[in-house]
Formats: sequence, structure tokens, C-alpha cells
Amino acid sequence: MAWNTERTKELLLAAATEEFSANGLAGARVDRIAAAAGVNKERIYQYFGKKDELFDAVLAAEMIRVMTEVPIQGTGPEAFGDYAGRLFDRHTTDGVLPRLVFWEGLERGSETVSRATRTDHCAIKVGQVMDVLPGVAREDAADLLITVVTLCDGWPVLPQIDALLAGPGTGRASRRRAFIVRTATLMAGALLDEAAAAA
Amino acid sequence: MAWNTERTKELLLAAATEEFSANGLAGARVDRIAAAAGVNKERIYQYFGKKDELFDAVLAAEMIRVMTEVPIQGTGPEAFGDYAGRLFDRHTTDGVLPRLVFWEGLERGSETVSRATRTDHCAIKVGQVMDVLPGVAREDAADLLITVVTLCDGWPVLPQIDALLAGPGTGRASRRRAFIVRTATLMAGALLDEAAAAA
DNA sequence: CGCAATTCCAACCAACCAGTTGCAATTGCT
DNA sequence: AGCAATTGCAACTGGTTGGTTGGAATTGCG
Repeated sequence: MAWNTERTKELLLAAATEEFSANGLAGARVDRIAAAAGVNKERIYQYFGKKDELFDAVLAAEMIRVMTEVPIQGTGPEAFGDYAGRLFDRHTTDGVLPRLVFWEGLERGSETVSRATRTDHCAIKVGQVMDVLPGVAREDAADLLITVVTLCDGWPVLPQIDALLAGPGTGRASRRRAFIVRTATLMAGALLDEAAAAA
Repeated sequence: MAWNTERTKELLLAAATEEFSANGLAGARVDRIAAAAGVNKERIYQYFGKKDELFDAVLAAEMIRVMTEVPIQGTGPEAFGDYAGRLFDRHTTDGVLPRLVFWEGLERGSETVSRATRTDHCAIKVGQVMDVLPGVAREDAADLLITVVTLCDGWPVLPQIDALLAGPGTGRASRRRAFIVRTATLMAGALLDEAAAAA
């Protein structure tokens, strides 16, 4: 045994994350990834197999990282709105995951490869939403999450829509943040009330 | 003068719309567009110039088409929610525009070329929202629109998110539709109330 | 028919890219 | 030092792509 193979893999994964996020699966250049990592090209094929599999690895790693870095905590609609705000902040300072997610949706559709790991983490997340909003059905919790994720992920990916609809304003991000938090809080509250009324 | 040049352009535009929607700007193949249109390759360069410019033409045409096909009508929060529902339906039966919009956001960012035409149509749309919700500020109307557009456009583009968060359920689309309509209605109502209270 | 604009055909170019291969150099454990 | 695993290097293959070019065929108006 010799060399630090783990470090090599991490360097490649980091470079690949950047490259895939910027250019997508088809647009990413394997040579660029290798160069940016300061590692030779064949290492990629040796450690990750095809380009597609490297993309899988990147996606799963990044999704899980963000999920653990932005936890859902507390109770009540405001707590859920707070979560939305923190997710928005995270994606505004680092738009890597949003881009990866949309690239995946566009270039691969629903044919997700590394499903197992991701499905588990997602189920946990939905469960956390149900904890924050006691009584809300799993399906509603999922819809709530999809809404927040779509809004927070869409923001850094659709700068044109903002420019076209809102015009070249100042502090657009903070305005948008407040709007999303409000939307999340309001919907969470409505579903909570509904659940309480049904009980 | 001879031949029907307009028809040739339309054939190319239609084929290009399909190809760009499916594969994005970088992923689209000029040869495929020409073949699908039953037209020769050089026509593209003759009529539209570079690939990028053809993409511009496609995007502007499709955006304007959907905007006119899905009008905003009526008054009150429910009317706005109804608009959201119709936009959702339109994008569920024909996911071409959503994909184009996200491709643009990812591959070109905010560097929109054919801005002039699109900006005008968008300003009109924001104005229509203000008509539906009297008293609501332009900025809030824009945010409301951005939210609805992001949610309706995001749905056909992010099938993985639905699969991951909600699981393989039946009738997911109609559930999601109802949720989005409810969200739109609720937010519109909140902003309307706020505007009324301030007056 | 005659003529000019339009279109097709088919080949071509220069560049690019994913993935592979053979070999020499480097590393770190024993 | 010795040795085996790891890595860098550099060239190569097979295929693809955006964009161009020159000439022949087609169209429809006058």
C-alpha cells in the first residue's frame, strides 16, 4: 500500500462538483476536472468509472451535505419558515446544489441512479417536517418540502426570470427571501390548522 | 421572388423548439434540427445565424406564445389561483417552455439576448396581476408571479424531486396542482389583505 | 419560356472529446 | 534499501460537431 488514495478521490470529487455544477453532465469536460484537481485523467475512470457515475457520486454527496448542513428544527409554522429561509441563504451563497439538481432533472429526467441513499435521506427529511408540524399528513409534508425546495433552488438558477419580471432592482435577494419565508410559513400554518380541525 | 421562405422558417423554428427543449443549447444538434424540419442545414445559418441566435428566437417565440395562451383574468385571490392552475395544466401537457427556461438559466445565466421583446410582455403580465389584485404593489405582484412561474415550471423539470420526496404515488400531478393553486390563492389573499389594511 | 431567388446535396474542415494504453516516475510501508 | 501500489505523462483512437463551400436542381413570377 502507498499513496493517499482518499485524498485523490476527494480532490476529484471537489473539482467534479464545480465542473458539473457549472456546465452540466454533457457540458462538463473530463479533462478540466482532472486539471482542476491537479490529478491525472485516468484516475477518474479508475475510481469512478464513466463520467455518468462521477456525476452520480457528486450529486449524492452534495445533496446529503446540504441536507445535514441545513437541518429542520423547532416546532410550528414559523420554524418551517425559518428552515426555508436558511435553505434560501445556503443556496444563495452557494448555488452549486440547485444547479446540479436542475441539470439532473433536465438531462436525466427521473432515471436517478444512486436512488437508495438519497431516498433514505429524503424520507428522513419529510419525517422532520412532520415533526415540526404535528398532525400534518406525510403527503402534505412532502408537498410542502417540494414547494420550498423548488422555490429556493429555482432562485439561483433563474436569474433571467427575476430580471424580466422584477426588473433590475436592488436587494432583490433579500426581498425574495422574505417572500419565500412568508409563503412557507403561511402554507405550513394553513396545513397545521387543517390538521387540527380534522382531529 | 420564389419559394415559401416563411414556411421554411416556421418548420425550422418548430423543429428547433423541440430539439432545444429536449437537449438544451449545448446538447442540441444542428443536424437533427435540420433533419426533423426536412430542411437543409445551411438554411439555419442563412435565416437565424448562429446556433445561439436560433435559441433566442425559439425562446422568445415560445414564451410569448404561452403568455398569450394562458391569460390572467378575473379578480381576487381565487382568480389568481385559477391562473396558477391553468399555467400548471399548460406546462404539464406541454413541458417545452419550462425546460427551455431552465436551460437558459443554467447555460446562459442572466445574459439574455432578446431582452426587449420579452421584457415588454413580462411588464404587461405583472400589470395584469396588479389588476387582478387591486392595491397590491408592483414588487409584490412580481414576486407572486415569480413564485407561481417557478413552481409551475419546476414541476415538469424536476421529476426526481417528486420521486424522491413523495415516493412513487398515483395521481401526483393533480395533487401537486391543487397544492400550487392553494399556495397561490393563499399568498394572493394575504397580500390583498395587507394592501387593504394599508389603505 | 426565361430568369432570379431559393433550396438541396454532399463533401469538407478544424476542433473537440470520452475513454484507453503503455511506460516511467513516485510514494510509503516493511 | 526493496518492493508493490499508485500516479503522471503523453500519445492515440474513434467518433462527433458547428459551421462552410461550390455547384446543381427547383420554384414561381413576369
